[in-house]
Amino acid sequence: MEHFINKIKSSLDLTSEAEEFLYSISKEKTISKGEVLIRQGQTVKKTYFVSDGCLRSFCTDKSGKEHTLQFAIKDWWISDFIAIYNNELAKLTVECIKESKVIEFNASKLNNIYAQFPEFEAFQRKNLEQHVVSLHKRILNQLQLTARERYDLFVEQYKDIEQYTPNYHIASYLGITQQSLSRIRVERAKN
Amino acid sequence: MEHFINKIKSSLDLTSEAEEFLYSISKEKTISKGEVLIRQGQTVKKTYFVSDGCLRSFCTDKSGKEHTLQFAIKDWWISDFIAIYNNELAKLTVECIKESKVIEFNASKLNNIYAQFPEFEAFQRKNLEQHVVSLHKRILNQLQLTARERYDLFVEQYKDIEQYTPNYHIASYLGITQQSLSRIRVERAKN
DNA sequence: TAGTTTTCTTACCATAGGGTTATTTTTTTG
DNA sequence: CAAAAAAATAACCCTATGGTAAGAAAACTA
Repeated sequence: MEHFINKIKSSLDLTSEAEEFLYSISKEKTISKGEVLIRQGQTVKKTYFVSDGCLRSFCTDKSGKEHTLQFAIKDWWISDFIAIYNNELAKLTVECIKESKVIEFNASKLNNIYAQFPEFEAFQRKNLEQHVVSLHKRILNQLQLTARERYDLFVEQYKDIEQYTPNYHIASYLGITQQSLSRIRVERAKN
Repeated sequence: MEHFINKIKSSLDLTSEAEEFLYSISKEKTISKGEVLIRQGQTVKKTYFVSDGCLRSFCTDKSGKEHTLQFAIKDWWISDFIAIYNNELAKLTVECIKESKVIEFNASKLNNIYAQFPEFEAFQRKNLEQHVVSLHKRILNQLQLTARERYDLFVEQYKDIEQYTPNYHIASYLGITQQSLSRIRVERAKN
């Protein structure tokens, strides 16, 4: 939690009231591999900040195939933002990939922070701007890169994530099958 | 311009000072088909609000192929947000698809609006939240839908855009070739 | 450590979509 | 309205990726 508070302090003047408020709407948790924090079809009441470890969000299509929207590592937020921002039921599942430490926030109380502590507005606006940037980049990559190129980029961006994430999760993030990824890895090892 | 101002007034209390500020940093323009508002490689100084018509943003890869990131119709914003939010040179080109009316904003002056008129913070935060939602949905669609399904959705979402947009632009948005889209259209006409 | 389960690889064939080029249709322009 | 340009379709074959299934390797678990 201190790490989280320090991160915030590095971008804004955190009053002790605001700090107290953050504590009052959150809870530190240790999550073990395989635990599900948000389940498709249910109401989304929480947002998570990852202090350590790794989680992922994915949707499951009619045929049962999973499609990974996001991997969240240290210092990232994860939840079903489609559901939260539109007040809908979860279309995504959020699952823990390796033992992780998270800070669990009550999403609707967190949403009140802006009214009570307006200094969080600019902070969040900038976060969202960066989120938009990374999503734009991801879409452009999906449009113009081959599966191989996307995988190369992925490895670069997420470094050691491969060590604890099954390949089929990575494949489902890249938009290919496990078998295709396996082929790509073989090719890649040759060069 | 009045339409734009009214849209803002519907979500926040616009003081006359703020309204004046908006006028002072913007200019209404009529853009004709083919005109380029932002060019890949150049500094991005403007953001555009589309009052009427249609524009698109795209990137051009090494082989010269174009990939459409966004179509902007009435009431949407368009620019190279990757460049603006990260203070980089444009990786995108913004081009006018049919005669359009836009409001051109000086991007850096627009960015000062939050400091001068904090009531715009929450407004913009909500805009960005919705932007994130639509990007999340687009990525999930790209991961789980076939080209045919993505095209069906596109037609539904953009209705009459087909009447004035060449198919190869739509194809480049969907992540397929013009020829594939043509095939899909033939298939679709049969059913 | 043996047994079980999960994950990864391989091989097969199938298919969606790509690349090239030619032809037709539509749109634009003089 | 004719000519030119742009866009759409079609036909060809090609390739990347998918689906299925089986076996190998790795990771758990008792």
